[in-house]
Order: sequence, then structure tokens, then C-alpha cells
Amino acid sequence: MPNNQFKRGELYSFITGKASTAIGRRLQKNFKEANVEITIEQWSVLYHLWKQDGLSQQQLCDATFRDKPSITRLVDNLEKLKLVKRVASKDDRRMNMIFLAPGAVELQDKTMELANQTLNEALEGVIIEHIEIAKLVLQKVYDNLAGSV
Amino acid sequence: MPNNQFKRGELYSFITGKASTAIGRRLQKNFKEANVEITIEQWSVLYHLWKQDGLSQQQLCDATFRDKPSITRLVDNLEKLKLVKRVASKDDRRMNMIFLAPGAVELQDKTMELANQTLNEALEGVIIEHIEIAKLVLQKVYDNLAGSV
DNA sequence: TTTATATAGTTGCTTAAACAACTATATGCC
DNA sequence: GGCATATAGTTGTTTAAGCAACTATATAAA
Repeated sequence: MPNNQFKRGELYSFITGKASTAIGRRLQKNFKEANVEITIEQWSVLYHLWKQDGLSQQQLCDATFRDKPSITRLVDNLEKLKLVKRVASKDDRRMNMIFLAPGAVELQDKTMELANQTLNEALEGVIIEHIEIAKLVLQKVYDNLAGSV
Repeated sequence: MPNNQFKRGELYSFITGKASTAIGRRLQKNFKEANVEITIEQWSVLYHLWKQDGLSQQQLCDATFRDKPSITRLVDNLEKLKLVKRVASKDDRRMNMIFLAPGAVELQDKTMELANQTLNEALEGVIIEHIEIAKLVLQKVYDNLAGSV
């Protein structure tokens, strides 16, 4: 692979993820305007629990691409907000299973709608074929790097 | 624009910027292995100063897509590391012009090479046409959202 | 000129990321 | 059983993000 595949001037925008930062901020803003009082990081944890409740913290690490201390503290904060509960596993006493609390169940439809709406704002005017290609590229980047980071 | 352009299951990976997170982590790791003792956030500020020295903090905000407090503190830390210097503008006494210090000049070639190398690792196996499309999509997303966030 | 408004930057506060070091439990091997 | 090692999670520390509130200077309007 050639070493100068990128001209210097192009480096920054590709590395720093301005686009995903912008989507995150907009989603946070849309949450706030809808009086949803959670952070997008907390939402990302709930998102995976809505898909499957009762995940362990390690499974949440893998799903959200965060390290263990980050998940410990996100779960701490979600517990304080009474949105999830830690339940010690009976099979393996090292593990906590994280379960949705009633308040979080209520948030699901509202925040999913806001997330869809945010993506539509973000991708206004982008043709669907290009979205698909962008997703493939980002997934490939992730796969290329995730293993050994 | 249809409201269900995205299936729920696809939402998360597109929103959270796992790919750019992964690139950032890898770049940080590559810095560390090369004994470059700066954060990628600090590097992103230096990157713009290498392109043009003597930017104001506000210009750095715009260039790096950060708010003013973030730049204040990044410049604080870069000053502590003796990599930049604040110089009060004579034309407009509200402004600080940020100038590279000798230590930062030395970092440029080394870190630019590491950034290029990191991108090559990230994009291994991705065809260049798809990279171009992905860049266009991300730029469009940024443009769609940056104005009013 | 003085008054309102906009701009540049700082400080305080809360949340989160990343890394190292740690505890506790489980598993594999002798 | 007893020991080494792996796994799950926590705690401490530093850096940064994002928001609100603030100071200081500049600009525009009356």
C-alpha cells in the first residue's frame, strides 16, 4: 500500500470524526429539546439493552466499543438515574447482569424516534447508495483497527 | 425524506463514530510507541498551526470543531508543554494569537508520518473510490449539521 | 458620547475517555 | 488440593467535551 495515499491537507478531516461528533451533538440537542435528560453515551448503553436486556458489563464493553472502567461509570450513572439495575449473576459471581428499569423502557420509543430523525437531518441530500458505501468503509476501518487496539 | 430510511438495527453503528474513535486510539497508540508524548487532541491543534501559524483561538475553534472553553484548555496544556505560545494581538486586544514553539516544529514531520501510517492501517483493503465517497458523505453530514449546532 | 450589542477568551461544573493498578472469582494444570 | 493464569469489574488519576456564566474589548446605533 502506497505510503502517500493521502495528501497532508486531507488528513485531519478524515481522522478526527467531525461528522460523528456533529451527529452526536445534534442528537444530544434533540434529546434536550424533547426533555430527554440523558447523555448520548448513556443512550448508547440503553440502546444495546433495548436490543437485548440483561447484558453483562463486558458485553456492553464489546457492544459500545468502550473499556471496562468507562462502562462501570456509565452503569453507575444510569443506576443513579434509576434507568438500569445491576444484578449479580448466580452462575458467575464475577459478573453483573444489567437490566433495564421501568423508566428506561419508557424512553425507548421516544429516543429511537429522535435518533432516526437526527440521522435524517444528518444525511439530508445524500443518496442511499453513498450512505451504504460510507457505512461499509467505516465498518472496514473499524474491523481493521478494532482487533489490536 | 422518508422517516424510516434507517432500520433500527443499523442506527447505532452509524451514529457513534466507532471508526473515528478507533482511528484516534490507534494514532494515540502509534504516538506512544514512537515516544511522542502528546494527546491526539493536542496534535489536532498543532496540525492546524503547522498549516498556518499564529491563528487566534477562535480560528482554532472553527478549524478543530471545538468550543471556546475546549480550545482555551488545550492551549493551556500545550503552553505547559512549551509547544505553543499565546501572544496578545496588538490590533485587537481581545485576541490571542497562538504561535508554535520550537519543540512543536520538531514534532511535525514525525507525527505527520505517523498519521499517514495510521490512516493506511485503517484503510487497508478499501478501494480509493470508496474512500472518496465516504469522505464526501462525512463532509456532507458535517455541513448539514455544523451550521446550527 | 453613551448605550446596546457582538466578539474573544476564561472559569466552574458535570460527564466521559483512557490508562494503570487493583480486588475478586473462575478455570486449567500439576 | 494448590498454584498459575485468565476474566469481570472497580478505583484513582489525567485529559478532554460541553454547557452556562462570566470578564474584557470592540463595534454599531442613538
